[in-house]
Amino acid sequence: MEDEMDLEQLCSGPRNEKNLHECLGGVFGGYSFQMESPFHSLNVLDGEAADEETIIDDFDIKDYVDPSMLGCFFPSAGLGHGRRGPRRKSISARVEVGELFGSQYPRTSGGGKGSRSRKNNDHWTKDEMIALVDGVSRKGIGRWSKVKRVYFSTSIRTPVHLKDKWRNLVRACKAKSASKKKVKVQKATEMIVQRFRRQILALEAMHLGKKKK
DNA sequence: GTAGGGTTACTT
DNA sequence: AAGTAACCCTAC
Repeated sequence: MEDEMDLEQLCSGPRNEKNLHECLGGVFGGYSFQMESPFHSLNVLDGEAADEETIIDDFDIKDYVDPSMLGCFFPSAGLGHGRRGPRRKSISARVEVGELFGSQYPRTSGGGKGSRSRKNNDHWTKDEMIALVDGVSRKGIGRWSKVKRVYFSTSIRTPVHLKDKWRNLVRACKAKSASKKKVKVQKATEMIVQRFRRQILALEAMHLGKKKK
């Protein structure tokens, strides 16, 4: 697929914003669905300007989620599924409920059945992931504390959690273009990957490009 | 504070 | 066995 070629180029190719947008143009050319609006402005990642909030004009995460909800997550103890890894329908009723109501409440397993010594065992909600993508788009990869402060101030998520989740998201995005997986990604992740894959990969590519300099 | 490898727990 | 996902550990 041309899609995969473009993604490869995206992952290894772009070294500056101009090139990146050229790559993105190619990627967009391969699509005729999904997002109406193309992309965050990426100059947020350009040099030290990343310290400042960047206004996103042509694309806004809030098209997808109520702005007042972003960065406002609360743990709800005792609701745990006590599991990690892919979750099956039979044991994930809570996910369905959460999605129905656009839940901002990650499910914890603290004290729940089957939980071990780990404090948090929450699977990320769709909205949390959206907030993460939004935060990283604005603050930049590696500014985990900043993202935490602004977007997850009341959440149980730590900067390390954000970093780990971003890593998982990037991996999921890359896996998406690889051949069929043995294990499917979880539903919420799948949705995020579908919607934000190009954006996540582009941010990652920019980050990698910067690191090499 | 962050990056990246490791561990644990789960599914196919 | 191999894959995903969340969290832990530790060097820098």
